[in-house]
Amino acid sequence: MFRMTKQTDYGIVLLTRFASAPMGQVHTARDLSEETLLPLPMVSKILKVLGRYGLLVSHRGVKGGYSLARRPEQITMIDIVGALEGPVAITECSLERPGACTQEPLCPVRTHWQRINQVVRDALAGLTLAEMTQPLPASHGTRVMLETVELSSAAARGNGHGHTPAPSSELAPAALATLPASPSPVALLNGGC
Amino acid sequence: MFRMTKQTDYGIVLLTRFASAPMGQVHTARDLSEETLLPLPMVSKILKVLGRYGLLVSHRGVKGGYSLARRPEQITMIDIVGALEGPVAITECSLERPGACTQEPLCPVRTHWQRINQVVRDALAGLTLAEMTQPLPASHGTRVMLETVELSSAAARGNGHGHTPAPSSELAPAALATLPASPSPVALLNGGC
DNA sequence: TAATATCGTACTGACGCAGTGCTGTATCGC
DNA sequence: GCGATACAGCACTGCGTCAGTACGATATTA
Repeated sequence: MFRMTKQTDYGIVLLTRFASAPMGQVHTARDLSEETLLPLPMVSKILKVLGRYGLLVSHRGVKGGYSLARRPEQITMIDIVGALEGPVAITECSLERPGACTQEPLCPVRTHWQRINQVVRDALAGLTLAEMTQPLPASHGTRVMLETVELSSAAARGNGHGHTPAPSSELAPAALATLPASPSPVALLNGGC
Repeated sequence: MFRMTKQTDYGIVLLTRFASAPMGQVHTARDLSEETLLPLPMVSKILKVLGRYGLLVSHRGVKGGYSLARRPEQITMIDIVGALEGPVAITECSLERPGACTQEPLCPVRTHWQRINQVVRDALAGLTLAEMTQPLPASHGTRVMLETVELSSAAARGNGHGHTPAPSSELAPAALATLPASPSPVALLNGGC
């Protein structure tokens, strides 16, 4: 578990489209919808949120659209996740709100959750949108350091999907035809695959 | 976000009760319910799951109950989370199931999610039930290493709760009276505080 | 045999997510 | 100014999962 929402997943994929294009280029919701095969209302909804949170700047009217507010190197996963699903908090009591919990100083588990929380935050904060546009290289910019990264156990076993499988945006239109009949035009997968 | 379920939260609190008692001691669902102020059906339900996953051993009949299957040092958070809410997977495609996603080798974001996933897993795997019973000391057993742990930003701001605030199990009955009227007898907070 | 306590499963209400639709408003080009 | 375009904001609808409850069956002890 600890699943992120599809909205966030989609949002990241959409943002990688921006990051892959020349800086400052304007994309309309419609264009992005066609490129990624995501439903237009959903794309529109997500872009609005990202605009409201300052990750995108919107341009209204004819020839309008959205463009990145910052360079892809300056946008991290925690910015995106924070915009689309709120602050990262594994438990209620790792949130920032001053507590109604009167037992704070005595609760033994709370400090541990905050630590776990911080690990997740740091991992997300150490991954930029620019890095997200290309597969993981041997060296990367992540600030979180693991003793050994055992990607093998996770990577070798592949993945799976709860809903309509579909191609990554890079090769969406061509590959779609090879997939089983889709009950909906939804195109992207959780994880962006 | 990335919130764990209340069931998991409760489960961890319940298990800390086991870990705080002498090894091998049998606890009934009823006793644990009274100690933690959690509703009995909920406690019972959670203990069943933990038993099914081999974290607890059950003893039926009169003088029955549950006891820890392993020493608290040998039970990690990932065992508990895995039992109560399935494998840790931020995105669908970081799951272990062989993929319906035909674009796996070409998807640029997938490897990054797997890395984040691994960070979370390692953080959870590095925290034992034994450690969970006492507040975070200066040094700990976590295998995940951060360059700097900035607990201050999270810890200094306290916490908050989405539902009925209640005391930690250690001082539950006495402190409960000082809290605002509760719409339900639910006692524990997300995060166990 | 009765009491106790777990086991398994089914059920219900509430809530959040996924996705859609509509009205309003700003901008551009004619 | 006017119409077309595209974003802004909001409300709404299924649907699935979570939180919590209930009950009959089974195993154990005295």
